[in-house]
Amino acid sequence: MREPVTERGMATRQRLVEAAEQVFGTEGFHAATIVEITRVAGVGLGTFYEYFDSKESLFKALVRHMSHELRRAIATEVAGLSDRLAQERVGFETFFRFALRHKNLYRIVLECQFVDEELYRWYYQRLADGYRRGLRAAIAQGQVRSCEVETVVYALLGIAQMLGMRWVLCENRVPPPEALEELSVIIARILAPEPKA
Amino acid sequence: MREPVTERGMATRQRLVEAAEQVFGTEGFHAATIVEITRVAGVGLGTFYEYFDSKESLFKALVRHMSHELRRAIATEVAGLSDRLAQERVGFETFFRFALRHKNLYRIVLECQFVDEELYRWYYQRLADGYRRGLRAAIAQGQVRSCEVETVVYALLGIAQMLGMRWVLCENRVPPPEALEELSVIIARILAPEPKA
Amino acid sequence: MREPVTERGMATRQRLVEAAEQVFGTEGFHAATIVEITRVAGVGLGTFYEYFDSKESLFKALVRHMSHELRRAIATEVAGLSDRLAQERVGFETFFRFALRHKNLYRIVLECQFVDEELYRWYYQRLADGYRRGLRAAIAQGQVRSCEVETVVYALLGIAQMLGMRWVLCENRVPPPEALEELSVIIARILAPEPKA
Amino acid sequence: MREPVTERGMATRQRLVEAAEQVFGTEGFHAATIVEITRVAGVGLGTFYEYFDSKESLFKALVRHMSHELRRAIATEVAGLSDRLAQERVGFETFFRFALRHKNLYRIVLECQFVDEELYRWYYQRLADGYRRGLRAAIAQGQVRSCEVETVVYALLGIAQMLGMRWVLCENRVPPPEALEELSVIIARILAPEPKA
DNA sequence: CATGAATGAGGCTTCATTCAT
DNA sequence: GATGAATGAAGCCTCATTCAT
Repeated sequence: MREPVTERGMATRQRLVEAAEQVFGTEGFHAATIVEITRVAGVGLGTFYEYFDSKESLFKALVRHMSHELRRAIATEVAGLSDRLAQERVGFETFFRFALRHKNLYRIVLECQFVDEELYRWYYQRLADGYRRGLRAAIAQGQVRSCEVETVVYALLGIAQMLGMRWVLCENRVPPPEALEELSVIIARILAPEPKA
Repeated sequence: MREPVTERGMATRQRLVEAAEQVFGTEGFHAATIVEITRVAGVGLGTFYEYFDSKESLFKALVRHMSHELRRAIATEVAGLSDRLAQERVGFETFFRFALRHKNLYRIVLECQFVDEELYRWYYQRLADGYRRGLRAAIAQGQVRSCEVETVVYALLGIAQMLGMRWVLCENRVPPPEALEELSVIIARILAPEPKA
Repeated sequence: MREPVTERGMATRQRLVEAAEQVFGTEGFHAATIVEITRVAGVGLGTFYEYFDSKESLFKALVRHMSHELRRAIATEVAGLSDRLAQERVGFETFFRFALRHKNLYRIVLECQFVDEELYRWYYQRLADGYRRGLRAAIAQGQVRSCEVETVVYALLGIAQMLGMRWVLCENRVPPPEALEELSVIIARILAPEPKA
Repeated sequence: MREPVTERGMATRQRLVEAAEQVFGTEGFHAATIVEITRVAGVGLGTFYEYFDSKESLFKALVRHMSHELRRAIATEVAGLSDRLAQERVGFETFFRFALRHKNLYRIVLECQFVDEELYRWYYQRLADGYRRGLRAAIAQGQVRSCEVETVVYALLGIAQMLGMRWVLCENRVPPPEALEELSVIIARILAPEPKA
């Protein structure tokens, strides 16, 4: 494996990453082949191994990349908002947009459970950790009702993932306005401090 | 492929099904091999093809079987309950127990998305259809608030799936009481007719 | 890898062993390919892996087999002789005949040094151990002069190996009578009890 | 391929030769890679092919180099001695020291049999030729008994090689004094003119 | 009914070598 | 002189599936 030093090397590597994203995303990890990836990237077979150790290592790298980018995207969008419910809504919507834009990467993340369980746990625990911290802070501030945080966190993640599957993966679009509307209600109901007071 | 007629044939077939459930569930579809399945079943390699067309066809059969059994289990448990929220709670709990008892089958269902997308959609649409119908009825009866059913259905399925992953697959247990407690609250908040009225 | 149970399986395995012996012996370990071996054996590629774990494992098995057979051949031939020098002469000649008959195996043993050093040491230490013991006994009996056994053992092994190379591998024959004659003299001179007394 | 003309070119070439000696010697011909050699030499990959035609050609060059140097070393050490047995003893010891100092080169020579049989024969025939000539002269002078020269020559080469393997390659040292002592005796016994007269 | 022997397409990976800069 | 990017032939190995017994 080589760490590219020239501009050309960097470009080739990038072409491979993009090709891999596409091929993994459409074919799935197992059906994807290195030959196909290099064909899509327009480089020779050997070139793949100049830049990556193996099919699996590239796959994992893509998942880690996705994790990083997604968290960054959400953090950026949520940054200025002080209202917790608004943050949630924006976070969900950012997630859907991100998943749609990087549909292939999103698929890869979902599949990684069946390629490397370790990696999958890492991904979800990382997401959950961030979420948990945010939620705790919001509860402390009184923006969110006091609750069993662990369950709420995974419930919200589950909603995001299933709606992402339902709309982004199946329908190839962001959830429609009425769904987002309802989602807002659901979030508010789950988190709002004054349950029925 | 042969449809078993003798008792012995039935038994052999069943041994293969159970072995496949175990092997697919622990190794995953791709890592699983026919040889391993037959070894676990304690039959000769050739015997597999006496009863099943292919590796994939058996896998699909398992998913369909799981779908059937799960729906039946929930239906049975929920049967006598008239309160919709109680039905939900019991349905979720039945699901967790079922997933734990048939952990391998549950894993198989999750993975089938990456083996045969068609099948996966079938599975979820079937689940969602039932759910949707039930929810509509409950809304009509005023047991559940009026809502955008599609979104609510998938949100609830997402919660079930993610909590199943969190507790059954990762911790190898049913969610603990406090989680179930919180889950009840979440369900009630999502569905309860008088939002904050 | 399969342990053959049927007669047919045994035969196939044997065909592969013989093909491997030939191909390894003529091409050398690295130049030899599995495809070539299976072609020579007249079986499909996959069949190789039904009977052997890998190219290397078969190679090693051949070396171990050769070690066993050679020692057995020499032991058999030397069995009835009481005169130590005669034993040596017969042992050498048996070795040359064995090497000629199993020329390919002999080559394989020589090459194994560069495939698996561990195995090579095992082979030579095993040979040397037997030799050493025999020599010690002969010295105790006064049939061989008192000497630094280690050095004498390896010197004799070296002579055998180099003459084997010179005549068997290069000339494809057992050393000619005059060489064997001279060899007897050399052995006698090295071992004879009355140095120059 | 380029014949270096500048000082810098000479130095680069030399660095490659030394790196190759090390890598071939420790990894063996087949396991050695050009990339590794250039890495050890601290030059770019392409540079290798500026100075050598191929992996094999460099390997062969090293063998030839070794042959030359070894013969020169022995000739130098033996030069002043008139006693043939002393010459032998010194020749053997020179060989062991040389093999130890150039252990990697020594390994390479042993391996070359499996890379290029032609070359190996050339090496041994060259060694044997010199030896044979020397021995004939010594016999003519009466310093060595009349014998079947061919056999004696290869026997002595065999002893040298096996003891080299035993001590230099395995123990990473020159044979210990007692071994050298015994070796002297063996040589004397093999060559001494008055066998038991 | 049962089975194990046989198969070969297909995938991953390595590495000597070329070549443009 | 020097280099690293690119290449693809070639090799090892797996495993779903077929089939004769």
